Amino acid sequence: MPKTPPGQTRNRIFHFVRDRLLQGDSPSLREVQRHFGFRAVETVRAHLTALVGEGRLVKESGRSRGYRLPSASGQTSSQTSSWSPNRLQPVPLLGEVAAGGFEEAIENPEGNLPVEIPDSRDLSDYFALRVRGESMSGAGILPGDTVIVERQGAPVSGQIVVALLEEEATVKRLYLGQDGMELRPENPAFKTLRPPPGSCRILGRVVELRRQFR
Amino acid sequence: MPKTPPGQTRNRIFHFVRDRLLQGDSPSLREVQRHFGFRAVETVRAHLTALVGEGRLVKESGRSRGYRLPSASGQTSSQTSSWSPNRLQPVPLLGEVAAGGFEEAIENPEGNLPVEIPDSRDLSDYFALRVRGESMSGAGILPGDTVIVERQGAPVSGQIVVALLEEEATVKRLYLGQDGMELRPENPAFKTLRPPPGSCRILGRVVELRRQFR
DNA sequence: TGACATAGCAGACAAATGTCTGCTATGCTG
DNA sequence: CAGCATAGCAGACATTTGTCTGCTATGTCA
Repeated sequence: MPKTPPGQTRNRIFHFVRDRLLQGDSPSLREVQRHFGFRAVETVRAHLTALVGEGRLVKESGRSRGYRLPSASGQTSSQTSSWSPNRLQPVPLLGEVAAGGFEEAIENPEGNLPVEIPDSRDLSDYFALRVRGESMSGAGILPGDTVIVERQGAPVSGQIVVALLEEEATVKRLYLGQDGMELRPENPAFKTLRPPPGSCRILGRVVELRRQFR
Repeated sequence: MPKTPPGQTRNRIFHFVRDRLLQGDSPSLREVQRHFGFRAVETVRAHLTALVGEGRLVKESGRSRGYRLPSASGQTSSQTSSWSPNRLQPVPLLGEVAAGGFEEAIENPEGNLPVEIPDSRDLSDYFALRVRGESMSGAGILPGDTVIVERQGAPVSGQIVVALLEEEATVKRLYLGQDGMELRPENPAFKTLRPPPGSCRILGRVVELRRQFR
């Protein structure tokens, strides 16, 4: 096998491995070897090890087919062996949510939505909901949009939340004052709700919005 | 290990494997074994083989970690309820896009976004872009949002598109009239653009919008 | 009751895959 | 030139992973 200019083969190997990883299929060393026609596995391993050193790839040791892409979120710097604390999980998409029937609704979702959630969180902390009504259109949340909701313990003032009140789930911005909780729409045509304590349950905060154009 | 009712363990195994596969990480038999606390690998293999027999999984033989989710076309079995002819693919998220440098920008994405795209389409038909500016806020597209763009041949009037003009990519609604193309913002503070022919390139149409709340 | 299907275990084995050590060759640089 | 870094090869070896054969136990149903 002829020698190639420094970095060139390495780059081609990176692209090959990256494309395979993007298809969700981590190649083995020998698969890469075969693709490039190397006569030694070690050649591939040397390149991949170098790519890991450069931070262009990441390796989970002790596993076969353990090479991964350093994950997307956040980093800009070069020498990061940066590890993303996120994972992709199928989050249940709920249809109609009537009060009480909430837990049951999660058991029978309309479908699932692949969502990146922090490693520190459990899958069951999340669900997705389709938005009905115009009450949040001032915040760019339109009817038909899908919101991904993180269930949380303590409600925080100022966050956009999903509240269960009067037999229905609604999206509003939450404010906590000394005279109780306010659920503010973000549309002048709607008015602020001040549910009496106990009549309203905050299901969680909206962490992501998705809209499909068809 | 106590015996469980027929089908129950099998179902739990299926869900575990499916979730791992959706994360793009095919588990080995022994990983499944450890997770469920089985004392024999064979137990897992029996279940997975059965799942393949039921058509709930597919196996690439001769490879380690070769179990996959059945893909769109197959689909003969009955009990699989709703099926989406989509697959999950990491779509490159572009940072700044200057004219000309577009193809290069795709080679060096800021990151990747898991997006469901139709099986009939190629991964390279898609990219994602961060929205800058308020010009589409009337359509609920705000600065900081991420749009997922499908590259297409013929521009269609009325669609929201990404256009490359004056060294920058912008999101607008496209209208085609007899006196040329119009790029209309959806915000009264901005005015409609009528780029002279040749000075503007339509990169594709917006098919999805995502927004993160932090 | 006995045949049958399913769940599960045990351990050996083989194939796929990653790791190591030592080697050759080429180009760059002080 | 010597030293050094990089590309590549060879082959042994260890680990991970999948496969096989035979076994026990439990429930269903004729």
